Amino acid sequence: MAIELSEQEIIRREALQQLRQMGINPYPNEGYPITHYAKEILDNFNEDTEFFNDVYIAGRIMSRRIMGGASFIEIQDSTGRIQVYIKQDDICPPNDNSFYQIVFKKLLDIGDIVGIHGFVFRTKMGEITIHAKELKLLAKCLRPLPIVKEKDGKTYHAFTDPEQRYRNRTLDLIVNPHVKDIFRIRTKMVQSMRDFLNQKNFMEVETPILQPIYGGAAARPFKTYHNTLDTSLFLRIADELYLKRLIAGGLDAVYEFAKDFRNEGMDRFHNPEFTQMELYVAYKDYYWMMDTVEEMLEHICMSIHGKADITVGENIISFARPFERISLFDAIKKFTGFDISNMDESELIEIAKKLDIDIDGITGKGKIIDTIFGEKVEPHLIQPTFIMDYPIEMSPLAKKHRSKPGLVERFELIVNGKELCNAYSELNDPIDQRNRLEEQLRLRQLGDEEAMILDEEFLSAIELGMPPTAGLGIGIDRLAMIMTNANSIQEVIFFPQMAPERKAIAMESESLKSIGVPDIWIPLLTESGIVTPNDLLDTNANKILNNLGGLRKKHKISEPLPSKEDVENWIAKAKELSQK
RNA sequence: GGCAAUGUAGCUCAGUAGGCAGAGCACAUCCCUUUUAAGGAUGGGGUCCCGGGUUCGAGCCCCGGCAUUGUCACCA
Repeated sequence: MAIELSEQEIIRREALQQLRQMGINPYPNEGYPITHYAKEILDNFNEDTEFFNDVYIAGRIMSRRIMGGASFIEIQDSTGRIQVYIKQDDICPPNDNSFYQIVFKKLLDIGDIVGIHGFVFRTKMGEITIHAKELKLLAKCLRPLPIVKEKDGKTYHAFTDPEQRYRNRTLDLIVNPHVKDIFRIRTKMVQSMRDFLNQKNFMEVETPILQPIYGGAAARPFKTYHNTLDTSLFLRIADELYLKRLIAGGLDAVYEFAKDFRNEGMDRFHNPEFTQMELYVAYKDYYWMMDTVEEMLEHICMSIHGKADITVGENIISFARPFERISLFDAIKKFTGFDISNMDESELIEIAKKLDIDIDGITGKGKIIDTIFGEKVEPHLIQPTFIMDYPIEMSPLAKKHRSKPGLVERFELIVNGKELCNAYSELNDPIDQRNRLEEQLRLRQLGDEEAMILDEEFLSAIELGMPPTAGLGIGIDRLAMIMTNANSIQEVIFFPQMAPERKAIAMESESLKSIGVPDIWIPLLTESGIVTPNDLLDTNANKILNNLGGLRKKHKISEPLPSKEDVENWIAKAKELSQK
């Protein structure tokens, strides 16, 4: 059973048939010999040169202004839009204007993809335009497009509903060309990061996404199942433990662009699957890593924007080196006035109360400190700032600080009020590591769902000896948000996770047939909200008859209504079906 | 999960004492050989999110749902 088509879709399908009847293939097999793109023509056209006397260009029709014997259309290709002038006599053979009058004027629509062969000129209005000598349909578009129009920087009829845009990213990319730019910047960002790392001879590697034990971060995982092995597997929440095993194996510097998966809340900073770049380098410590991060981010910003500063929301953020470095306790002192460096848990709770921070349900020194930081400090750190030296409780994989007891050598980089990087001097003392993971196990037994799991294979690698190592994780999506001035993570992910669409769809109406509903009534039942036999269970025959009656009138169907017995039969069969 | 806003034509949105459901674009028909967000004219298109209630009468008021968005909470 076909989904009901809108009037506009029906018109386009009829046009498709008519094109075929006229011997025009709406979906030709052969390619189109493109020689130019819209942007290069617009940027470089000049009446004095002969560069653009013979151009082939292809793209989507985005607007049409049709007159008797000549028309203007706008073509959008991957680089932008350009106007095309179509003159009847130029695209038709002598004495037969049907290609212009019928094919072009009646059978082509906004959204169709066409190839244009012609020459470039400038109209009286000054618009750089391609004068078409040939127009070829390359692909017919069967759905109407929301048409976005712009004039003088003002946008009319924009396709802006975030839900529609993310659910139908294809359409979003077609009608909102600036969306492409966001993703071009993202790609360029990743490329320049990769170039930077490769130039230093770091080795790009791949490690498992399906892991028997998940680790390397504190988060709830997605769980799946392997049939042949008859075992549970998890989608990775981080690749840290595997990369460190490679370091122990003698690969001195490894990195991975990793899709990680965390089964947690979603908001404008969190998507269930997200991308992280993790980097581990042997014989280095976290000071070295801070230098490297500074150098890398400056390099990336320069290669994308040609300068080290960038506007994000209301702020201008500068990635010019060096970044500010401050310890966690100093930062809290700076922003709250309290020195909490030597406090125990009950004193910290007092401070939290004084600062009017809600710590209900939060226990443990580490988490309280983190909450105070998150509330009172983090949002104020707009310029890139390294926060150093975290309490040991929060960091089971980081090395104890060389001089500050109770702390570890860890830093986070905060940019625009949000964590961007997390890095340590990696813990390589196997005994210490085992103790810390056992402590995590204990927390887990006390109900901390995010405490880490003890991974024997990882520990055995550390026991073989891992050199002193600096490790880094950097959130690629969040960096992309900053680099593109995006307000939400969904803007920088092509296909962000969405709640399933709840609308009932007529696809399943086949099943109504199986309980004896004649074809003619199925669309009407669907329209009244009855899509599957199950929907019939909680209703009664009279109500259905009423609905059908109303819709029958609306759709002017001459077929007599089914009898009440018929409807009762459907319901009876639906009940049978549901009991199977 | 809390709070708030929103839900009307394919798209963007108007719509108030509660009194025939609207505009622009898109679409269709006709006229026009250089238009500029859209040349001109005419026309088709609606479950006003769903279900109850108040009322002679509900897109609008009340109650209950659903969905979406934003925000907070949760999430190193």
